[in-house]
Amino acid sequence: MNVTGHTTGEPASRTSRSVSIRDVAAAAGVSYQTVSRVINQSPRVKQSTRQLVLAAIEDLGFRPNRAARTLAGGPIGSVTVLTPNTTLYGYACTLNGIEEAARAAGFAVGIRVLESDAEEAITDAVARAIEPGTALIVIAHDRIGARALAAVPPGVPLAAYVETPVGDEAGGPPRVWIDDRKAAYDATRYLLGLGHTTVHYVAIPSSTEASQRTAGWRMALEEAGGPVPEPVQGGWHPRSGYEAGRVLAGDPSVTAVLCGNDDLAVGVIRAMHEAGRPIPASVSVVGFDDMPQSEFLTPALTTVRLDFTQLGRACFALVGPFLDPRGEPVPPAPLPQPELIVRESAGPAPSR
Amino acid sequence: MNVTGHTTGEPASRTSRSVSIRDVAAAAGVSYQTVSRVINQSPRVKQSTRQLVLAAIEDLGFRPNRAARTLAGGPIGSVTVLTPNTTLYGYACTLNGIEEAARAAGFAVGIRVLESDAEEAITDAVARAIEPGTALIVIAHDRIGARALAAVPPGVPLAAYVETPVGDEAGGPPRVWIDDRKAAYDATRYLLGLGHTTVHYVAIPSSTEASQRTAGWRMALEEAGGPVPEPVQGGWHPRSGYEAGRVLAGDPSVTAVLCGNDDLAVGVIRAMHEAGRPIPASVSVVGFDDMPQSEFLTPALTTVRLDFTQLGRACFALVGPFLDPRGEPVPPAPLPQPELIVRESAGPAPSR
DNA sequence: CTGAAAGCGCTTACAG
DNA sequence: CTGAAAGCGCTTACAG
Repeated sequence: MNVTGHTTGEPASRTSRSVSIRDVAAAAGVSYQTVSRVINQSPRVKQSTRQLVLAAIEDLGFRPNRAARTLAGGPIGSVTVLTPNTTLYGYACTLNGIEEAARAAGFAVGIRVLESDAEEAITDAVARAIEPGTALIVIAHDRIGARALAAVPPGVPLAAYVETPVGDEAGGPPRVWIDDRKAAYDATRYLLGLGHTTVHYVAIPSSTEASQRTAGWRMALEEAGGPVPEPVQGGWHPRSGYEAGRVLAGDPSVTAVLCGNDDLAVGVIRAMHEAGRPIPASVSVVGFDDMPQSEFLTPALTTVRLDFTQLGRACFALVGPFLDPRGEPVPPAPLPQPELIVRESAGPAPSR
Repeated sequence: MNVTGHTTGEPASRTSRSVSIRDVAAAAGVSYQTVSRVINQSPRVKQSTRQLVLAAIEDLGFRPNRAARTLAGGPIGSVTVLTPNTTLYGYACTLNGIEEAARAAGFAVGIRVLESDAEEAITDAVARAIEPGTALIVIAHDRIGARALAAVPPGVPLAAYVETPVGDEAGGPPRVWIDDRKAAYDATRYLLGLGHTTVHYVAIPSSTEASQRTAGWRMALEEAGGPVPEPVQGGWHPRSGYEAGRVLAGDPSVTAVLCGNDDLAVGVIRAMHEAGRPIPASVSVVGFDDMPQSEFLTPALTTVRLDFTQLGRACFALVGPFLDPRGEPVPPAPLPQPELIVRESAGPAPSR
């Protein structure tokens, strides 16, 4: 009952033929090549004839045909985003930032989700994402994204959002990252500073064995000379945080838990609650992301704010050099710095 | 420090010329028209020559050029999604469902966010979203989306996700909706059944003055003969729920609050908590959506589950008739039914 | 500064 | 069942 059908019986109908540069040329009394020059911001057009053409474009409601432009070898006019996910907070915001920047620069954005981690599915997704006239942005912060990034052949206009690289920062495609290591280091130090003997870590999936968030957490622990517990590998969702939390809750020596994202923290907190361990009196929990909900939870979540929208904008800026030099210039975007937001879910270590 | 630059100095480089149907034709020893027939599933090709061509395609790694296909008047090969948002849970899931279904059917998906509600911005967004060879899907569940939908000229291959229509369900573009009215009605009845004298409503933005969720809530209230308080107009985010909650918390007659989404419910619950009104002992709160976090909150959120991913798939299925009849058939997708998930945030009305 | 040419990679008719 | 033609709407050279 909640769907209405088509009113016409014509399948696969096409919009009526739209106005072309020839129509514009005729209206303006010039050749169509001149129209092409005008829409491509060529400087080699007399000011007065430019006005004539512009007026005709306006009158006729002309819009250049993207397919024709691409086919004729025009400049890149779109970006497609290859991502393992569109609904998780960080991915959704990154996509949003890319779309916003792309739209501002006059570019279309395509999206393709990397659903499976089968090798063939990944190479197929990459192959389909590569099209003449479009640049590629890969969200490669986890394993599947990283594998897709690795599968992009050379020569493709490309940028990526990656995990903090370990060493070899030069070479490869242009990319941005958040300083995961420092963020985790800072959050861990904060908890240690609250008097906790050690900090447990529930990790989100990583693109590498040696995740840089894990590295930052470990570094802080080692510096402080505290014990370094085995990190718990979690997924992305609250449920896996909950499962990790149930295990952790049973261990009385656990008094502080750092979580790879806020969703995990929500799950850990729930598990602690069910186990009768009050937050933060018995256990302190810190997340990553600062989702819109986090500040309104009870207890309000102490978390590391990560500005993914800004990161998305920065990512788009990276493909700027590949794009039409005559379009809207793409300003380099400043990269966001992670910021610890102190709220209610972490407190002093319980006295023994 | 967290960005690496380009390694080559060549701006706007293009991928090296890829293999065309002529290359395939040469390799297979046929004319390029025959190759065209093969890739378009034409039945008028001898089985043996089809095999020849297919083998050549495989060998050469041929992929048809989308721009050329579109320009030559081939079938629709992509959908672009026009949406007011990509990061809110419902929108993100709907987009995800569309992308998933589109990918399965072999279609590219584009996305364009309706950022501003200025008339010009909307018509401009619509105009840019309409391109030869692409169908349009408009997420029109709120005012800005509905205005964009209204601005789509006739003749464009189009489908939409809309609010439950009031009466005139026939005519117009094909569209899907969730039964908002019944869902709100059911949730309100549930609260009433718990002994609450009335139920307050904090609404999400709607595409119409007379939102059907509001109508369902009102209908349940009127049926029960209880008082019908003025609905509170909220936004999408927890903060506006929090603000509404602060006002509601001050009114002792408020014992049950229905919220237009889970984010709003999170904000209301926080406000109640701060005002010293325990949930659900003093106030019951019910949300809409059932986000992944909701079941792990404390109290776990009682909410109406809305399957937006399925809705997205159903929405894509609606553009099926416009698409290439020779591609993967797009099966009609069943529409999700809202389902009340009873958890901890609603309980019996407090005794007076 | 402006016009006429050639061609991008395909797809539909149209012939055989 | 298969081939040769014309053209989709643009863009880059090339001429003037």
